[in-house]
Amino acid sequence: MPELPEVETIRRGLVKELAGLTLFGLAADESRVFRTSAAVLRTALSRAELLAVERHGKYLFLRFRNGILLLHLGMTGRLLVRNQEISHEPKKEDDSLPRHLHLRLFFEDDVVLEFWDTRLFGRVEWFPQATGPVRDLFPHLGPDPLSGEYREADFYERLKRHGGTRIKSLLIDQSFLAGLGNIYADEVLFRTRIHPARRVGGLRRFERAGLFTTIPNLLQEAIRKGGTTWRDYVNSTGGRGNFADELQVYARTGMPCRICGEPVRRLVLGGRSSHFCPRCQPRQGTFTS
DNA sequence: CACTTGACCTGTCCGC
DNA sequence: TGCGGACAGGTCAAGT
Repeated sequence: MPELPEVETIRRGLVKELAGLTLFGLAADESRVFRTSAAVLRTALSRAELLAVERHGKYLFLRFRNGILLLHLGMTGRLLVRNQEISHEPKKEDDSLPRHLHLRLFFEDDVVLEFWDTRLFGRVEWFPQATGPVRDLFPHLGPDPLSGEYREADFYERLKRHGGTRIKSLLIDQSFLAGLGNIYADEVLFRTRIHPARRVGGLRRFERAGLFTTIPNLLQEAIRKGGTTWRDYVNSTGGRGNFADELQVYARTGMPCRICGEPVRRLVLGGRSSHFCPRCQPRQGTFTS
C-alpha cells in the first residue's frame, strides 16, 4: 500500500496518539514479517517509553531509549491504534492473534498499536542500542525528498550516474530516492510531462529541474490530503486518504487525460505498470518548458 | 557495474 | 458456482 505520503500520514497519527506513552507488553505471531524473534522483542520492549516516531522514505521507526523498532508496511501493511476497551480482539499476550494481525503493542492507558499485513511483504525489526539518526540504519537508501538531505546539485549529480536507466524505474528505486512508489512516480512523470520509458541520459535540463521541484511538491500535496486510498490503505485511525481524487494517470488506463482528453495508456516497465498520457508525455519529449 | 526478472504472499476481479 | 489468469501501492536475490 504505502508510499511516502501514506507513511507520513500514519507517522503523524502515531505521534498524536502514542507520544510519551510507555509500552509494557506485546503479542506477536510467527510470521515472516519478523526479522527479530518475539522473545527478543518481548525482552527489549517491556516497560519502554516511546520517545519519537520517525520516518525515512517508506520506513517508519519507533524510537525507545534502548533501541529502535522498524516497521515497514510492504504492500498491504496497516498500523491501527485502538483502545483496548473497544477492541474485541485478544486482551492478553498469550492469546493467539487473528489471521493477518501479526503484532499488538500494549501501551499504558489501554492504548494498543496493531500491525496487520495480508500479503506478508511487511517487516518488523528491532535495532538494539540504536540511538543515532534512523537514516544510519539504512545507509543504502537514497535521500528522502522531504528532508534536508535532498539537494539540487546532488540530485543532478546522481542522475548522471544512471543515464541508461528508464526514468520510471529510477524514480521507484529506493537507493536513488527513498519514498516514491508506483503511484507517485507515475504522477510525477505526468506533471513533468516525461514519458516513463525515456532514458535518464536523454532528459533535458528543464526536465531534470522539473523533476527536482515536482517530487517534493507532489508528496507534500498528497500528505495534505492524507495520502492515497486505492485499495488497502487506511491511516492509523482507520480513515481513508483523499489524494485518489487528484490522480491524473495512475489506474486510469483508457480514461481520458484530464488535460487533453487522450486516453491514458498503460505499459509495463521493469515488471511494474506505468500509466501515462501519450499526448502530454510523448516518448521523444516536449519542446517547451 | 548497470539493469532486468522473478520470487515472495494473499486477495480480488473478470472472463468463461 | 467454480476455475484460471491477470493484477495489486514493495523489496530482495539472482540472472544477463
